[in-house]
Amino acid sequence: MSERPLPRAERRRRTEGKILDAARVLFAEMGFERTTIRAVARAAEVDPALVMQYFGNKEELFRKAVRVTPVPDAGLDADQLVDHLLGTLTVKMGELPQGSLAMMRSMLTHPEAAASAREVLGRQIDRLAESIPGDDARLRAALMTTIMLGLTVGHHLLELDELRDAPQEEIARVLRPSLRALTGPEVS
Amino acid sequence: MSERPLPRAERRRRTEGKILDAARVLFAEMGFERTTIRAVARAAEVDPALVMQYFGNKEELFRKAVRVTPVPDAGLDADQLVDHLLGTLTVKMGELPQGSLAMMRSMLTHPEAAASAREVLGRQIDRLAESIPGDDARLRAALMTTIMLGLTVGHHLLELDELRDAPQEEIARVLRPSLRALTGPEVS
DNA sequence: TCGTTGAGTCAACGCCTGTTGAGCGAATGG
DNA sequence: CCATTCGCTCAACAGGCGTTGACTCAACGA
Repeated sequence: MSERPLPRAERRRRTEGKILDAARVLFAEMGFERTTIRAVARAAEVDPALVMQYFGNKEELFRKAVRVTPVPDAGLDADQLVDHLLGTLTVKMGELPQGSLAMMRSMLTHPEAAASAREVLGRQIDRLAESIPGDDARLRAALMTTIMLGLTVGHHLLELDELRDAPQEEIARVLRPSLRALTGPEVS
Repeated sequence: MSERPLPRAERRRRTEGKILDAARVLFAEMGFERTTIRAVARAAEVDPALVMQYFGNKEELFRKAVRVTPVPDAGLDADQLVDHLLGTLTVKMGELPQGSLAMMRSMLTHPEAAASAREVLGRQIDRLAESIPGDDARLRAALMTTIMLGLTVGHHLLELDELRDAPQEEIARVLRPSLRALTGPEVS
């Protein structure tokens, strides 16, 4: 029962964190529209008005809550970027960051989330295209990206049984040839 | 200017059609939450109350409007189902039925649309799995399905530049090896 | 010690939503 | 021809939403 007064700055930091955590969870579960400021406040054990005071409006709260982790490293050569994609897959399966989930959950119905998704995916396409030879490098990169997109949507957002039941290593193993087939123009 | 009185049954049929068409377009564009009954009524040039009178409530309007085209034929053998998938792709690119688009637009944020999507995808997985040999047939079928899902999401819902600019035949050509790689256990 | 700051609460506002019930007027059918 | 059906409109309701401003009270700093 140590009721130390707790300095103001620290208190503010913690409250903001609680609100952001609650918002992330709810946005990831319900999407932007179905998530109410009141529900976020309730989950964070805080008054709804305080959420406004901290973030101004719902859009801004969403923006701050879903800050997606930037696309990491670049400049991989040839086919090992398949391993890289499948690597992020392994990471994703375990604990796809809640913020990214929240963003993806709303990307089809919230304009700003859609723009954010396009930007993130576009960056990944750019990065992949650099490592792929041929005229249609961008198309191949885009298809690799949409494959991973579909996998993430099916797995984490729609929670299809077949994907939920399969261990991530097996998914990676079975999917690898499909990605490898896109790393370069094999025939033509 | 033939102002024929127009029989009641016919009149009813047309009005219902106008409302459903408007609803499909708006649901497909904005998703369930952002589409208001009032907006549907305005687009259909009708009173909002009439929409209620015809469909009871918004959920029911959505249900009737997005009636997804049932998964067609079955029992394809071996690898020509890839061609079938890529064939539906060709169809989809041209004029993916507005109802399916509406359903997919809301599948991440509307519970019933999510259930509907799971059902449709599940049926496709079942159907594909029948034509694939091996223990992991279901996983392979699921991955083929998510690949097409990701493509549709990226192309029609997020409208990624790389996919919008590419002619459908080229997408099919480049993607075919990735799907073929999933039609059977080649190595192990 | 005491005025000031600022975190947090409370009650309310205005708006928009889905939804309803009363009513109008034209097509219907006996 | 007339009573009835029924497609359709109008005005309004209740409820939930994001958002606001006044207020409380404990931490702060001089």
